[in-house]
Amino acid sequence: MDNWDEIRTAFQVARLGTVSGAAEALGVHHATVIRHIDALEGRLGAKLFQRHARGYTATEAGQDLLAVAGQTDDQFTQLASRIKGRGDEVTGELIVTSLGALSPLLVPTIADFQERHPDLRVRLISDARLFRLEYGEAHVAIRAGKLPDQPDNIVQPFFTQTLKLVASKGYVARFGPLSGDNVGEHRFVGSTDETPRAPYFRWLNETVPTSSIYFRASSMVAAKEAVLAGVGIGFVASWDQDRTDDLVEMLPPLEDWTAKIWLVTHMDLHRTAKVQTFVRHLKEQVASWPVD
Amino acid sequence: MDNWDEIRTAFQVARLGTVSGAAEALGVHHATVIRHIDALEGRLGAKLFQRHARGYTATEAGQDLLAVAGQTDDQFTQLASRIKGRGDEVTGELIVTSLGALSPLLVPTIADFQERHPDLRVRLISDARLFRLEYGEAHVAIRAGKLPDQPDNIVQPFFTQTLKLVASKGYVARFGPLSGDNVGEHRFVGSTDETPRAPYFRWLNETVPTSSIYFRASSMVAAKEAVLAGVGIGFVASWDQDRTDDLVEMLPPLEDWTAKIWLVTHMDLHRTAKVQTFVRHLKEQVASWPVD
DNA sequence: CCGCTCCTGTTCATTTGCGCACATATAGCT
DNA sequence: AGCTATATGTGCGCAAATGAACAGGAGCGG
Repeated sequence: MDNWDEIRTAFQVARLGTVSGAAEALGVHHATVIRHIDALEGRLGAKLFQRHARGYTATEAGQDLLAVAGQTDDQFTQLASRIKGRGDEVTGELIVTSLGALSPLLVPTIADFQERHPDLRVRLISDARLFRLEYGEAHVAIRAGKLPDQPDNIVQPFFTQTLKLVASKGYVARFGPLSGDNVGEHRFVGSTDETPRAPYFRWLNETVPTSSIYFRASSMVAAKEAVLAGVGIGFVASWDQDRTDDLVEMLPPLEDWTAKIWLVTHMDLHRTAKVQTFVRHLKEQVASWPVD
Repeated sequence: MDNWDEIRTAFQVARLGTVSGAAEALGVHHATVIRHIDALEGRLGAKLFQRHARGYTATEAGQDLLAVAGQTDDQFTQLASRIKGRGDEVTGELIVTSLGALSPLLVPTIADFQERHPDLRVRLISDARLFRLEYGEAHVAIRAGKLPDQPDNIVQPFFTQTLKLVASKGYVARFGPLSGDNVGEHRFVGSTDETPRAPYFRWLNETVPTSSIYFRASSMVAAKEAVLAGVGIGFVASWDQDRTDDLVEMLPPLEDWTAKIWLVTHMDLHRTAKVQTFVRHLKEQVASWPVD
């Protein structure tokens, strides 16, 4: 049953009883209506209408079509209103992908947003692999570092994160403070990545001998836990250090140790109310975050 | 929401995930698919798909459309099979319009036919007004007299009915037999129609003075009842006279007193199995009817 | 009985929409 | 890193679908 437009034409004819009426309702010429009916009947191999000079009356098959296509018409109309209306309201699902390390900051903010929009279901994805906005895998992404110049992505600065080189009090009591000339006597927590993209990890690789890196973690959360456990000296975000009094700063921060965090949305979804509202909420809330 | 074909195209894209796949499934060029999607999205004012080099992934709106159009596709497929199958089977409704006087002959035959086709619902219409086959008001019509030459109607001879001029035994006992010269002393049962089309009623009008027609009925059934009640001399079908022994023939039948009964079907419905089977059944059964 | 109106149906000119070919991009494989 | 298969996207020529005009029929009212 291909050509749904012909079904729609036949539906109007069955509903209104005349070709002319259907043509007017459809906004086409009545010759087109006749052609549609003829084609549809020919393909079905059955008469849908009895033709007479006062109009078309539906046969049993035509009445069957009238019932079925009537439902279809209703459902399509409702579908159209749903789709048109959906752009203006904050409902359905909101998929956010972010760095796992930012979850402590992000989750309360999202919870607050969800409080204001009760019909919204949220999915927060923090995964090693990069979720791609252009595949529709997420509505909003929070990314760090140098952004790829995807033309379809809209990138805006979110905040700047300063990392500090810290260690636990227990570590300091055991190994002493860090200075420029006793690097070799200390233990460090680094990244599993051989060639990390983060500038502070590159600084670590260049400054500290490989043999001094005693613990390598693939995520910042695990690395922080290692530092807290006294395994060695590692990088922790400044806002994260503030949350505990067990971490002491080992070196004054360098210029390279700042990480720009970006808010990324896809072009197609950026203008929707759901994404717009959420992005605005994030930017408002970031002012109250303990960053910078 | 006009243009259902574009919805169908979008449905296939949402289902298969790629424009190329949808194009193949629809049997059109993939450029056409792209144009349909663009047009539909433009009219809706919302994105249905996220476009990327590996295909199209449906947005929430696209997934909504997928669900709705999926149901539609199923229902249209079922509709098509119903319509295609309906032509080959004897089900649904069969509408027969006939002269009321023939009901005693017709009803048992129809009941027998219905016995063989249990899924068939029958509607037998006997009305004063003419039901028109070209308006789809009936599948089969049983008519008498000279048929109008409707080009869309298929007319075939059914049987020939001979009418007899009869009276009840009670009438004969009271008024005596009818001969050529005592017409004025008798009472007759005629038609309410001033200018009847039936030749036997025209004969009555020409032969018998108006003052001798003591009872006029609009239907043959009522006229027969009047004759049975002894009101006067009237016309009754020969097969109907045979069903009672109270009616005696008052004059030998004339040539004009035969009425041809026709079987009429509409061109569009004549070839369908339902009509064909019923017409064949009627012609078979008429052999066993007490006519001729 | 005649004219009026509303309907179907057909023919012809027009245009919209289609298919084709080619350009381009990406993921996966060797 | 390059190669291939498989996507999307776009300009162009053409055919099929459309719209305009006209003919024909049926019902309705004066």
